[in-house]
Amino acid sequence: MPKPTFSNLPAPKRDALVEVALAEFAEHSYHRASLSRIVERAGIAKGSVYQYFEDKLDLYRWLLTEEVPRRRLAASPLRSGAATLDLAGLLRELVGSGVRFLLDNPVLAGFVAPVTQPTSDPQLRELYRHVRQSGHTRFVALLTDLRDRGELRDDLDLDLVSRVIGLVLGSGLPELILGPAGFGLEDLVSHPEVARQLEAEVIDGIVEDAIRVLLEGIAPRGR
Amino acid sequence: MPKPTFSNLPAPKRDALVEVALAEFAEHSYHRASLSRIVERAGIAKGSVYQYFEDKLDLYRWLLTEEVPRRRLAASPLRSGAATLDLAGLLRELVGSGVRFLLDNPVLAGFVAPVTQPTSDPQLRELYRHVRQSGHTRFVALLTDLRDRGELRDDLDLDLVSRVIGLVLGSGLPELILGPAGFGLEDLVSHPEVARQLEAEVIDGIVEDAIRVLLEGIAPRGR
Amino acid sequence: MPKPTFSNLPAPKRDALVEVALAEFAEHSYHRASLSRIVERAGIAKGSVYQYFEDKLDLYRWLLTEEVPRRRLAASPLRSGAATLDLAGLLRELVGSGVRFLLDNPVLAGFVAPVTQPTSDPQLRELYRHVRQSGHTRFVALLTDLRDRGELRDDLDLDLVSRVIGLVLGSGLPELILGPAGFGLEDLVSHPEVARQLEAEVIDGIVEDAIRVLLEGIAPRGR
Amino acid sequence: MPKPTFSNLPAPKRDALVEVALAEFAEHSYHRASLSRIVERAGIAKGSVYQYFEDKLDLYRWLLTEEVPRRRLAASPLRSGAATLDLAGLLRELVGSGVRFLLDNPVLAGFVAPVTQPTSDPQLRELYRHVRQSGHTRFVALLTDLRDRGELRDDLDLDLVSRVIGLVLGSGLPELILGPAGFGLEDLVSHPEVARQLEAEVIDGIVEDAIRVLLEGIAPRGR
DNA sequence: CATGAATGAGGTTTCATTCAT
DNA sequence: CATGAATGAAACCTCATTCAT
Repeated sequence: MPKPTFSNLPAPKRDALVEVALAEFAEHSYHRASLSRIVERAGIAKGSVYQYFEDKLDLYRWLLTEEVPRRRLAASPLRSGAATLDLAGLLRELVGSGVRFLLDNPVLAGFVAPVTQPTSDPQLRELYRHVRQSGHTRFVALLTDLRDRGELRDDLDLDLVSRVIGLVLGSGLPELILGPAGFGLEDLVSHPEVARQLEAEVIDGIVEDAIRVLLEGIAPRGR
Repeated sequence: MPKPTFSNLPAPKRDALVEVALAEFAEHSYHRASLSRIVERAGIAKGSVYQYFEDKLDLYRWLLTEEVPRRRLAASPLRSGAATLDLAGLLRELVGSGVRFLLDNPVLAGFVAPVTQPTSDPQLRELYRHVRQSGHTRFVALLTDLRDRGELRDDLDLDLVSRVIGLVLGSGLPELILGPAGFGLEDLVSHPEVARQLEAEVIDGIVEDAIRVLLEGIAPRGR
Repeated sequence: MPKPTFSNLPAPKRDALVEVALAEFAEHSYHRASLSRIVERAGIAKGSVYQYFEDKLDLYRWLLTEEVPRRRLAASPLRSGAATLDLAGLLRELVGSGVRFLLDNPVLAGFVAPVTQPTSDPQLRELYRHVRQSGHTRFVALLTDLRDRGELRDDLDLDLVSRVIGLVLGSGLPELILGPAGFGLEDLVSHPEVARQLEAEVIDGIVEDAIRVLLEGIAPRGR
Repeated sequence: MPKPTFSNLPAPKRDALVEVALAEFAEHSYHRASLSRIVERAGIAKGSVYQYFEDKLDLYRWLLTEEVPRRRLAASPLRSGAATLDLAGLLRELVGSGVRFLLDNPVLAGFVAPVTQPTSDPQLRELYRHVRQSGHTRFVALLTDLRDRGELRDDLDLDLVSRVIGLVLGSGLPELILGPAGFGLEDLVSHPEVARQLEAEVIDGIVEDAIRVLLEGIAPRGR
């Protein structure tokens, strides 16, 4: 966790560092990201980072567990209360906010992407596991509520459903949205302007289809 | 691509190098993987690698595009001809062979996992895109055939369906199988014996549920 | 030498700084000792140290030349006037007070130990030389008086004798006392409770033997 | 321990590195010594050191436990067999060879000096303890033999006697020889030419006196 | 063709000191 | 007078690649 030094930083300087660090980690994965590049881009002294954070991991952890969730929540809150939504509405809400967030904050999307990846570093592994776990737990609760309200098939393991939805509409969303256009998340991170090349209708079509698949499956009806 | 010197290598030496390289890249991601460790583990000279391959990337590329597909095909061919299968059968075949491959060859599974990840390295990016693309294209052809035979809803974009299935039963499979047990793919890579802790019935249950979700969706029937 | 600001410091704050600095230098040698750690442990601002002292060396020098001698004198004054003691009595007095000081103030003992060591830092070198010199000079005077009173062989160079006694009963004392028990001075510094493991009789035996060696030598009598 | 790479090094290059490293560690103490300076002085690449040794400590340990003892033995073997010497002869042999070694190899003397010092680094601590221990053990054996032959008072603890002699004629020798001339070991290390300023007779006098003190003590005879 | 030593850029981190508040 | 953030040099170490043998 950051040292008090960091909170006391003048906002512009603090924001500059955060922005630069997010971009660096979004572009380069934890171990390839370079503190030297970060301080150079941010225009601060190398030693200063160690006034604000314990070490490189401390900075990364804070970004991943505090700053990014904060921004994500600020950017894409569930608009209507989840309790009043039906299943289709919830999915639409979820995926809609996910798409918006992805296109508006490609850097953040790129930043969190590695969380689902294996890593040999034990500390990263633990960190990633924690992040995945907390998201998963929250989502299972949501699904439980839905099922209790009859909005969900009751013959499915919610743990599995949560993982499947997470894969499709969570970590897989960039692939679904960008894949057909021939892009990858990394293109969006380094050239955010490609977002403009994506036509709204196409995206809406993808979203609708994805939701339909999740809701009704891919088998023909009436069999 | 490997130089001729590589093909001329005595099989044991060649295999040792391949095995060790696969393991190293499975454990450490391309950039973190160390040629020094590879040659040390394989018991060959560091310079030799450069007799066989252009550079680190050339070795990695060959493994990813040639060796791994070869092994995957050898290990888990589609048993019956795909042409005679119905949708459920195909999915069962796919996911069954995927699970078997995952548990029997955790190293290879770990090796290919990063393919779905963003990367700032332009050469890796291109490589990953190529790998994803070729898998995707082949699968879309399979789905087209299925749809023509009426096994698939005909109101869905097959490109999307392919990606969804890829996310759930392809790159997401380790998460579905290992996640509930609290493991990650990295645990399987470094301690293959954890595979034995997974009970067959549990796995079968997960597989069945996942297939059911894909086939019929998560919405209650009759709405 | 400390600036006036230091003398004006409230006693508790001043003492905290002194205590912590002594411990840090006792544990880490001048160059490895860290001002950051000192101010952290002492709970004062880093800049403040530079209000009290010119720099790191100034603090260290003051501790070594003023504070430690003051404490040593306070803790272990020669009980009887030296002028009335015979040789054996003087040695016993010396070594007795030395042992007591060592066991009661391991931190101070650790603090002064490096004084006998070579160092490449010219300022430290000069400082250490000065400290050694002043102790040596005082001791030679003592020995001169003893010899004049016939308590000492008169065919020996007192300069040499002083150095030998200094080596054995001064800087070497920790080695003589702790060595047989398998400890080093650093153990005493970091875990003062080991002092309790040393039995008084064992220590007395060592002291007696050491004094006997110095007084009578190691050669068999009557040769 | 050094890697094979190091033994295979062409002698001049190897020797250059060894010499430079010894000098650096003699001048700067383990932690202050700088690998950057060493490679610069030796004219080799920084990475090369890590071809030869595991790390800084590995280099230092090899110098301390292998190279220095080898040189010391080569430079100052016990001339006559120790078994035929009487006590005075043994001491004269010991201290004579010690003095010669000190003046001929001030760098080595400076290199080993810190071994008797406390240090907070656990690895160094262990290393130093080992070095001291092995010297001590060998010397106690020598003394035991002497006592059995009646050359030594039999009412003394040989462990203690060994430590006292070690303090006076071992680690203390530089102080005895250089102290009266106003020098320290560090002067000898950085300006070996000061050895020439020391007159042979003066040194011989010191040696004789020191031996006499050890043999017969400082108390007047016949008391 | 095999070898493995040599290279030096680049990585993270610690440190004493300065100086604006 | 107290504070503590800012600084940047310097520390050890790893790495992919080259090239003489």
